[in-house]
This record gives sequence, C-alpha cells and structure tokens, in this order.
Amino acid sequence: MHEHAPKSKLELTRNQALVFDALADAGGPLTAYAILDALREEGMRAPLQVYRALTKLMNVGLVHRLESLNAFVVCRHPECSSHETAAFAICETCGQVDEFAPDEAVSLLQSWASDHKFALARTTIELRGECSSCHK
Amino acid sequence: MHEHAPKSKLELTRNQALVFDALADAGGPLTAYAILDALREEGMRAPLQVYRALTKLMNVGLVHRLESLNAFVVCRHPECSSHETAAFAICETCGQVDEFAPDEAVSLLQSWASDHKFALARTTIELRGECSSCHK
DNA sequence: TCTCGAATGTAATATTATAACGCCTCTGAA
DNA sequence: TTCAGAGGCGTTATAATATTACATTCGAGA
Ligand SMILES: [Zn+2]
Ligand SMILES: [Zn+2]
Ligand SMILES: [Zn+2]
Ligand SMILES: [Zn+2]
Repeated sequence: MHEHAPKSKLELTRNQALVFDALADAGGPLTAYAILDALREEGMRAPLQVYRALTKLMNVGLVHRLESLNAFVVCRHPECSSHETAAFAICETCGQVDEFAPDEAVSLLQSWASDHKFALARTTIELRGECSSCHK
Repeated sequence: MHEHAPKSKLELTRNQALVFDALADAGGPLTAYAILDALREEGMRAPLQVYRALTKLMNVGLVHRLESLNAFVVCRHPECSSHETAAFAICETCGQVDEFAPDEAVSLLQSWASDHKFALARTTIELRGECSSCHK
C-alpha cells in the first residue's frame, strides 16, 4: 500500500499512462467519467478501468483526489516528498486548482493528532474560493 | 446564503428537526440515505427531503458535511463561532469523528490565501486515521 | 385578504463508485 | 521447467450519492 516509489510514469501500464496523460493534458481536475469520455477513442470503455488506473496513480504519488469535487488532478509538487500532506486551493469560478505544501499548518495538525493519540494516516486540506485571476 | 444566525433548533421545520435529531441520535456521521432510512417511519420518503433539510442545517451552522466520507455530522463546537473553519479527525476503524478548531493552522492557510490573492470562502480539513480507543 | 418566499411531496434522472467474474501475463521459488 | 501468486485487464451489472423539474402548501407580513 502506498508504494510511493517511482514517481515517474516509466513503469505505468497502458491504461495508467492513458489516464495520467488525459489528466495532465486537462491542466485541471477531471472526474473519473470525464476521463473515461476523453479516452473512449483510445479504447477505454468502462468506469472500472479508469478507477483502477486512478487508484494506482494515487498510490505511486502521481495523482491526487480532490474530495470536495469528486475529481482528480495530477500532482504538481516539485518533488512531492510531501505527497500525503498537500493542500489545494480550488477556484469555484474557473475551476483552476493550485496545489501547495502548507508545511507549518500540517505540523500543527500532526501535533494535534499526536496530542490526542490519533494515529494520523492522511490529511485532506482543500480551500474553496476565487482565484486571483477571477477575483478582480 | 450562510445565514448563520440561529444556531439553535428552535426555528427548524419538521423535516429539518427530524434530520437533525436523527444525526444527533446517531452520535456520529450518517450518509443522507442512512438518515432517510432512519426516518422512513416518520414519513420521510425521498432523498430530496433529506438533502434539503441538510442544506438548511448546514447553512445555519448545526451540521457539517464530511467531504471525504460523503456524510454529515452535527456540529460539536462549543460556540461554533468558527463553524466555517472546523476540522475533523475521522477514525477509519470505528467511524468516530472528533471535531476540533485548529485555529493556528487555519490562520496559516488564511495567510497563504491572502498572500496568493485567493478569496477564501471555506476550508475543508479532514484527518483520517485511527483514534486512541482503536489504536492500542 | 393578498402575496411572496420558503418549504414540501413526488417522480424521474444524473452522477459517482464498486462487486463479481474470468482471463492473461509476469515473476520468482521449487 | 513448472507452477503458484500477484497484479493487471475486460465486461456486465449494480450500488451509492445527488440533482432536476414541477406542482403544491405553508406562513409571515403588507
Ligand atoms: Zn502532490
Ligand atoms: Zn478562477
Ligand atoms: Zn462545528
Ligand atoms: Zn476508533
């Protein structure tokens, strides 16, 4: 679980690479079914094919799931050592997503977990609002 | 939008009160359909009745939505002045949810937003892991 | 009384995600 | 060399979550 090893698309299977490229080309979040529709011509036919590829891509750290959107984005972390603790600013006007690494905020949350004997497995941090381009 | 005024169940309609009580009685998160099933005998028949009540309850600050669970919980904030900035620790073993107010972490996120000219509307912070009771 | 906004009831449908099954391919141990 | 297990694949069906559309009812003011 959470292999986290490669962080490269070298070892991807055909379906995994197709899904990754579709997400990367979109330049923003896509739902699983939007990915499926984008890949009909490449032979992708069933939701499960997409979900399986997404699961793998998330495990190796190439893709994030946006919980508040039920959608997926490629990881934009420079090195993504902190893949499990990324945060996302989601513009509700244009749909753009900005991934960032709120290290101090995450350590405060880790401290809370530690203080409360909560065995933290992963955190979801998502900011909703309007990005600078849209908010003039 | 986001009336945020009452924070009491005094002004609730019948359906809203039924949904609130079902959630409060559960003592933990419930999905909309679980609430519906719990309220069949009280006359609740359609998902939309539940979703409409939940929307209202969230607007007045009595209920939170857990994005990573597609479920809902009653607000446990003492005063809940910071209803929009609550965080949740979700035990993946027993399902228990602990709401807390990570004020310092939230201000760091607000600073990030401010620094990046992102007009922050609301934040989602959810910790997944195992609670102290389960993690022995 | 009138009227407007909120809430309701109901049916139909859309969207998101998983279960269950069998097959194939690779790889490493016997 | 064989063969067992793990992982991936394709397909069908179904489960779980959420919304659209429309008609009706309720309740607090004007
Ligand atoms: Zn990342
Ligand atoms: Zn924008
Ligand atoms: Zn709260
Ligand atoms: Zn627990």
